[in-house]
This record gives sequence, C-alpha cells and structure tokens, in this order.
Amino acid sequence: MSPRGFSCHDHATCMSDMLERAETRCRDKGLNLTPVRRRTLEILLDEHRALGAYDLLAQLAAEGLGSQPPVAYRALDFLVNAGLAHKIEALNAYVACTHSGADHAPAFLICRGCRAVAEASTAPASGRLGDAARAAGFQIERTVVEAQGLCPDCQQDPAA
Amino acid sequence: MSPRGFSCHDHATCMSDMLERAETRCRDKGLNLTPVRRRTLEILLDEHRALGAYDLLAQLAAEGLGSQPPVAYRALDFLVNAGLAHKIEALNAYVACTHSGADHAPAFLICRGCRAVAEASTAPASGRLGDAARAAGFQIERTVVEAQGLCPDCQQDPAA
DNA sequence: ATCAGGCATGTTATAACATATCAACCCCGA
DNA sequence: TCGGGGTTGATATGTTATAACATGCCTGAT
Repeated sequence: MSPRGFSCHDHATCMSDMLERAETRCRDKGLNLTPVRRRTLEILLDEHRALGAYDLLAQLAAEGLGSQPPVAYRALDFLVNAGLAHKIEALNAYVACTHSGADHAPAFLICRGCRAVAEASTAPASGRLGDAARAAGFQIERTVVEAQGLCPDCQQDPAA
Repeated sequence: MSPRGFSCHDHATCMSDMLERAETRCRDKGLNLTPVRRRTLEILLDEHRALGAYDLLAQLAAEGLGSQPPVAYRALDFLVNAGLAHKIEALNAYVACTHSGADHAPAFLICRGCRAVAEASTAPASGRLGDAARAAGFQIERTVVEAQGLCPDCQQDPAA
C-alpha cells in the first residue's frame, strides 16, 4: 500500500524520475508523449496535488501551449489512458500517477485542506465490494476508491 | 453486503416502504420533508438508477414544482444530508438510498449500460485503504467507493 | 513524387453540472 | 405584532466537459 504524497521527499528527483519512467513507458507502448502532453504531466507532477482541468489550462496558456479547453482535456485524456495520471472523481480534478508501474486499481487519500493526494493500490475484485459484485452477477470494469479527510499537516492547521 | 438494485422486486411496495421510512426518519430528526423534497425522493426511488440534477429538474418542472437549477440542487442537498440519497461522484448524478437505516459508508455498483445502481455497505476504516490511511496519519472523514461495469441484464445486451 | 490515412492540434461553440445572491413568503414563538 | 429561521422564487453566473469541424504534419503505399 505504501502511500505517497504526504511525506517530505526530494521533489526534483521525484519529478525527473517519474518523467523518465513516463517516457520509457510511452516508448514501450508506442505512445506519443508530445510537448503539450509532457508539459501537462510535468505540471501535475510538480504540483503533487489535484488540479482542475482549467487550472492546468491556465498554466498551459501562460506558456503558449494552447488556450482552449479541449487542449487540456485531450492531454488529460491521453495521460489517464496511458496510466500516467488519474482523475479524482470526488473533486473533478486530476493528479499525476505516482505508481509508474503497470496498470493498477488506484485508491486515493485526498486532503480537503490542501488538495494533496496520496495514491495507494487496491485489489480490485477482492474485498467486500468484489463479493457483492459476484453475488449480484455484476462485472466490474473500473473502480473508484477515494477517501477524503485531513492529511497530517492540515490536522495541525488552525484553519482545519 | 447484500446489494440491491439488479434484482426484480415489487417496485410499488419498495417505493412506499422507502418513502414511509423516509418520513419517519425526518420526523424523528426534526427535518422537514416538504413537497419538493418528497417528490424528488419519489422520482429517485421510482427510477431506481442514477439521475442527473437536470433530469430531476425537468421532471419537477413538468409537475410545476420549480424550474430553476437551485430547486433541484436544494432538494438533492437536503436528501443527501438527510441520508436519503447519495451522490454518485463518477457520474455527477444522484440515487435514492436503499439502506434506509442509520448513517453508513455506501459503496456502489454502477451499470454503464442502464445506469442502474446497487448499493452496498463498506466498513469505512477497515480494509487496506484504512491501513494506508493510518500508516500515513491521514484522518478519513468520508469515502467514495464506486465500481463501474455491466449489470447482469446489460451483459446479455447486444449493445454492450 | 504524391497522395491517402492516421494522428495531433487549432478553433468555435455549446452542453452539462453547480452555486452565489437577493427578494419574498410563511410559520411560530417572544 | 414583531422578528427570526427556514423554505422557496428568480436571476445571473461560475465551473467542468464535449461536440464538431478545420488544419497541419508525418509516413508509408503506389
């Protein structure tokens, strides 16, 4: 499970690490990590928290990489399909994937204070939801598992 | 876990049952189940699947119960806060609660074919996500657990 | 060499989801 | 009767997401 996201870390190394993995992954899978897509991923990695599509778009626009909504949504779709980013349904926002390995069923701890997101893995079909699905004859294709609350830092915060 | 929603049942009885429970619950808690709120719940119960706020609004409007978005959102907020309905985050849509008991941490099986929704319960802090949260010092306040896929009926369907 | 096809991007417009704000009303208790 | 809380009415706007169509660019087949 080892979540990531609420702990201090060498951010520069973390980012370059993840980017490199993303490039390898795309090369291996025949995917085209174009400048807009790469830059979108960089922004997500850099923030290390959930960003709305329009937040991203503003950044991209400021850098001359496109200013209309489809630009952001296309880049995000690509990243999500490539497994390099995830959508946080409870926030309508997006985060970079921090488990750069193979396909996985992600689960998230989402801080309502700072929108920081820690990613963990779930066993999709195991557990009680899987039992319920099997009992009902329901075929699971995708799972959304998100816990909202306060991260250690924000628990200290007066604003909390 | 016993999911509900993909099985045949006596719908009329189911509805009147749930409505009665909702009324009892509101009376006990000093909540005011007004006509708009009650009708909104009825529509959700009747459909037995995820409805968008604007779908609901259209129904309400057709019945002369208000035609502007706030009408629907207020009613839905009330029902969600009262525990009589849930929001399906992955669809930005709403369903009637089928576990009319006390507060619970719901989990959903959502059919992408017909938008039918079965509700189950999760143990919020148990399981692997709870482990990860404790390990990270994260304080969970709310969980979103949603599985998307195909219900038994839609698995047969040619359109699937 | 050229042209068809795929893929990425540019551009405009609009759909779909959600909330802020203020006014009016109604009921109940002081 | 006055005032306050809660509900509704109404207008406007904010936020998130996609449809639809045009353009450019590379590449491989002929």
